[in-house]
Amino acid sequence: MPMFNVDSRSPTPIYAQLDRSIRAAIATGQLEPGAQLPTVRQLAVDLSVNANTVGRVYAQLERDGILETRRGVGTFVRESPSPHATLAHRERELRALIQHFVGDAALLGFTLAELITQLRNEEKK
Amino acid sequence: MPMFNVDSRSPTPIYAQLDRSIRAAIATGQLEPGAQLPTVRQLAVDLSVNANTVGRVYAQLERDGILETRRGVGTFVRESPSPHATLAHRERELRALIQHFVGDAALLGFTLAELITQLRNEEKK
DNA sequence: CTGCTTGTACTATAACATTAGTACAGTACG
DNA sequence: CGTACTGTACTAATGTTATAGTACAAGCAG
Repeated sequence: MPMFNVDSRSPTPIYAQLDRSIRAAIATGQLEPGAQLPTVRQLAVDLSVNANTVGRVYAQLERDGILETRRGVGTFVRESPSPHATLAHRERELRALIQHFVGDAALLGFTLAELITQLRNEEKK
Repeated sequence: MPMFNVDSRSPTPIYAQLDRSIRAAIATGQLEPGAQLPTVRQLAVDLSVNANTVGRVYAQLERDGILETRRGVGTFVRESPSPHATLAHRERELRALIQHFVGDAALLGFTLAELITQLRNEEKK
């Protein structure tokens, strides 16, 4: 059972799915700071995708300060996550995130109050 | 405020976002059977998207039996109710939505409690 | 050093997504 | 009838995504 999950049939590009998957694994603690990720070639085999695609995701995540790569050694989770983000930048991102979230949920017919209730539920896990 | 929501910056193709958006609107009853959708040209203008892209989505949804198009008249929601409109399906979608939201926000260093606070702010607008 | 692993870079190719523009076909209405 | 609307069908051009294959660069162990 691979740690990450991508679906080649999804209209969302593989690189975007993998990027999100890795970020989520770190955010949820499945991947702790310092932990080593699979090698680009190994993960490519596991997910049945091209090694270039995996490599580009790793490279992008390093540019974003999420991962740290050491040639000949491997790719690891950075100790200090998101060191680049100022408070203003983070709040702008959060605002966009909320906009998207509320909009999508509204399309499913859920009100803001229901979202808050559901999030409170999540809080207790 | 347009009925559908697409984001040209998202890695997910526009046609896929629009497809999902229309299906959701039907599933939640925002678009009832028999209701007319915007014309391909009008919706293209509203969403700042090419008319071909809209037209292809309509055509695909007709092939799937979701919509019915009449040349020179317009595009309408089919009378046959969608089987995806169940409560269980919507809640599964919401759960996935929340997972993404919380994960992304966690990467920005925001806790669940902060998210709830921010959403409450949104509620007062 | 050699040999093996790692990430990285590059080519080339194919498929897909999106756009602009134009044109055609069916329907409604005066 | 003519006109204005509808969806549909093309072309051409551009950018993105994913693939295979090859090669190079950096670290580590023997």
